[in-house]
Amino acid sequence: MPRVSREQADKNRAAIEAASSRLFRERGLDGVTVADLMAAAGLTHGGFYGHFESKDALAALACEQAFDEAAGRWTAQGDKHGKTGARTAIHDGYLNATHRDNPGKGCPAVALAADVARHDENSAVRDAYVAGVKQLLAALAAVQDETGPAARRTAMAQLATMVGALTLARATRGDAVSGQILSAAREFLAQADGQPASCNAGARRQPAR
Amino acid sequence: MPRVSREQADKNRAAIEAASSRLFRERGLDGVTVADLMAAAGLTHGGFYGHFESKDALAALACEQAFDEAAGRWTAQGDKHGKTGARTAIHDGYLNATHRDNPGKGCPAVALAADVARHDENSAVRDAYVAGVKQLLAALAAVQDETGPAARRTAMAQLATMVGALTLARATRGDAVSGQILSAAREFLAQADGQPASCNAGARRQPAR
DNA sequence: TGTACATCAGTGAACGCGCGTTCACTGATGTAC
DNA sequence: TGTACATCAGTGAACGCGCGTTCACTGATGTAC
Repeated sequence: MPRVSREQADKNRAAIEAASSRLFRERGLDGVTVADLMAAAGLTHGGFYGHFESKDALAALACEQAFDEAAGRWTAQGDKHGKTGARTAIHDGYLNATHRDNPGKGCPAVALAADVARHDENSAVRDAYVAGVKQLLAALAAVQDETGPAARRTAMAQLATMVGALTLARATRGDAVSGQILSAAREFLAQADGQPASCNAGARRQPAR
Repeated sequence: MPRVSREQADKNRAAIEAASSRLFRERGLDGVTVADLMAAAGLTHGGFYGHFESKDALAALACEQAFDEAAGRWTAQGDKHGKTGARTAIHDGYLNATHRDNPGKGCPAVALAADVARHDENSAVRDAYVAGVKQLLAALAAVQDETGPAARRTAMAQLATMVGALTLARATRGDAVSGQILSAAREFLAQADGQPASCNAGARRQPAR
């Protein structure tokens, strides 16, 4: 029963995009086949190329959309709470078991990092990833107490901690250490949050106790 | 010209292991073929199964060896410098462009995280990975000023920041932000290093400026 | 509004390719006498 | 020490499988009259 209405075709395309956004993050770019994507949208694999130029082109699109969504959520936190409250909300919303266990709806910076790192430098997916990381950094810098380059540096450090903790937690899921890493990172960010250089500036070395 | 001496066969096996340790970290478990591994050791693919039960079994072995080596390096830093100096040496040796650009000789926790996160929970590679992360955490906890659970928590937070920064730096390589992330994480760890809770304990919120 | 026809979204077989693994084979190595 | 033979490390063709992509085809949709 081929040839559906133009309206239905648009819905189908949207369904493929939604499935790819989720599945690429869950299983990685190479862990999902074109047939998987189409089946998730209730279609068969042959029709894929009527909607997208290639699997890679869809991957770039899905990457872009996932980052837009993630960065938008962070920016919304800044509008709802104050800056300080937004930081806590962002850190805690990121560093928990729910996020760890649902990569399909989670941070694309973590889910796609390995795939992108191994792609050639001039790929559309990679461009979308780099642009996406910058979006996340901008959203995170916007809720810092500092401004300008200092805010940007703080945002980078916080994102690094969040990305690393989630990465390690996912790779060690099933072991007690997984949850402990998330907790430790949450605590670390909360502790570092109040005292940027002001508290103990210059004094890098400090004996035990 | 088959059938080499037992001694040469041992060297060949070691060469396959060395190649796998490097190539798996550079390209991921699925990015390397058995033929690639054997060619890197100067052999042809068919002989692989005389040395190893399967590609996955070698991956588990390579993972274990890579973590042993990495954790050993950290422990050696603790013996050479004091604890504080060792922390700086570990952080700075990790968060730089050389490490970013040489994944084959670098931290397996970063290089294999995505592969392991998507493996089924009861796989040998995953077991080796989880054990390896615990080794790294133990080595890092051993050079903290704190002891016991507090040292372990600090080690987790530091490892998270290092892993996240390197992951992001690799995925954004070629863009200016890549190096900036490494710098920001280095600065962040150095700053947090001297002031664990003692400086500003309990005061999580602090208004801008 | 009704009819005839062109369009084209989706189907599923097929193509070419590369993978992990197996296996019959080769011939130097190692051993028994 | 020298010889005959069994062993077995390594070879390369082959197997079965799954992938991304192509393509001839189908029949409901959309359009022209």
